[in-house]
Amino acid sequence: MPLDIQPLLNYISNHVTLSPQEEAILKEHVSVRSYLKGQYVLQQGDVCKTSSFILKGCVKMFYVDETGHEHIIMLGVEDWWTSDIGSFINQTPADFNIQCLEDTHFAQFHFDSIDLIYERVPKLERFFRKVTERGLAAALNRIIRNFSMTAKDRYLVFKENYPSIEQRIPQYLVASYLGITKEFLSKIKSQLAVEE
Amino acid sequence: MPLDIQPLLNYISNHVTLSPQEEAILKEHVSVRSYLKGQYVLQQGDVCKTSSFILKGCVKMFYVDETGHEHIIMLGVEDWWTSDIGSFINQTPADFNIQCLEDTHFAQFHFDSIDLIYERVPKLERFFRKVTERGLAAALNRIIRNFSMTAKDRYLVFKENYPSIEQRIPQYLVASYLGITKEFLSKIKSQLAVEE
DNA sequence: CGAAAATTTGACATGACTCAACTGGAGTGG
DNA sequence: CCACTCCAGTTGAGTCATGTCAAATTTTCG
Repeated sequence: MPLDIQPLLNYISNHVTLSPQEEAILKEHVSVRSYLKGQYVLQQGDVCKTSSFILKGCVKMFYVDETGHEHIIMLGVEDWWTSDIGSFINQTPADFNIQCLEDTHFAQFHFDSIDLIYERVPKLERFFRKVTERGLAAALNRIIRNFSMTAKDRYLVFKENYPSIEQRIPQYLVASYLGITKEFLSKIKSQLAVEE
Repeated sequence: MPLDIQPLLNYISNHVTLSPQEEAILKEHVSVRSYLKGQYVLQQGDVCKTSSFILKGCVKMFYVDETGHEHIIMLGVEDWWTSDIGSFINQTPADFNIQCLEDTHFAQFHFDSIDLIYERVPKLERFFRKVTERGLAAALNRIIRNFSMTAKDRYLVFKENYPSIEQRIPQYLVASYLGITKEFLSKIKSQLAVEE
């Protein structure tokens, strides 16, 4: 019994309404794929071939700099998209890695068939346009937060945006997402505890 | 003699090829508008009604935080798009201001007619999808640079990405774009001068 | 030329990092 | 059920990148 893509269909229906025929075409072109905890969906330097919707599980997208430090760009859980979009659209080597933090199931769109999907189901092109617009708005807000807020405040915002993710992933990943060291996050938390 | 939108048509033709009829529809729905240096295209708190392509001129998009400090999210020159995309797509109050740094001419798409444009010219929906995808990729790269690079290196990258813009805008705006103070940028520059 | 705006410089303050040591669970295997 | 290890998290001392503030200097432009 294969995992079904119902969560993806629900998600799509928030943005566009597909006819049964369109849904059938969609299903032809989406593949469900599972990865184990620790597995890489994408490695820096490889070309990103898929745009992946997370049906179940949790991933990190991160960049490793010249000094070997990891920087988390995105943490993804259920109903999030993950791909190195720059690598995907240009089919150039990826800047980022994507790795599973839990056993994770994806619904994947492949670069080789994505233009065909857009041709056959223009509503899906609309859907991806909207998803990308939201992603861009979120990224700009993140840039602003990094510029205008202290690490402590960014942590508080993070807890609102990702409620309960702290129970799923280790703290040093949260620190990396916030752009700070694990030691400093630890100090922030102990300071917040005192303030209670 | 109104300004014409040829730069926009050229830009669009890099992504999609419009028929003469499609181009005619486009022209019906685009309005050209000019602003003087210093004028606001959008103010924080207002709803962003337009997505604007810069035909000629230069703008800054910025956020003013609670302490009154300006943070520049984007500097736009010819052939760039500018809008508070979050405000535009949801028609909610804008987080950002957009202000002209020179007398500036725009080709503007209005929220009220954008869906109609997408219906009548699906190629333009494709065009905006692609533009947004590129914008998202650029925003993610900026996030990474802010995390992994020192201010000095970000400045060097900036000079590559925006060649010649330093002749058009004051240095304190560059500093704000880089997320540092004008004083610190000044120190970086004098240090770079010594290294020669 | 003169005034306002932009830039530079210096002294000092601070948020955040580094490194190293330590604590405390969660396996694992005997 | 204990001993061992491993990994995440904590804590502290010292350091560095960058910020703040104030004064001096240069540039721009009416």
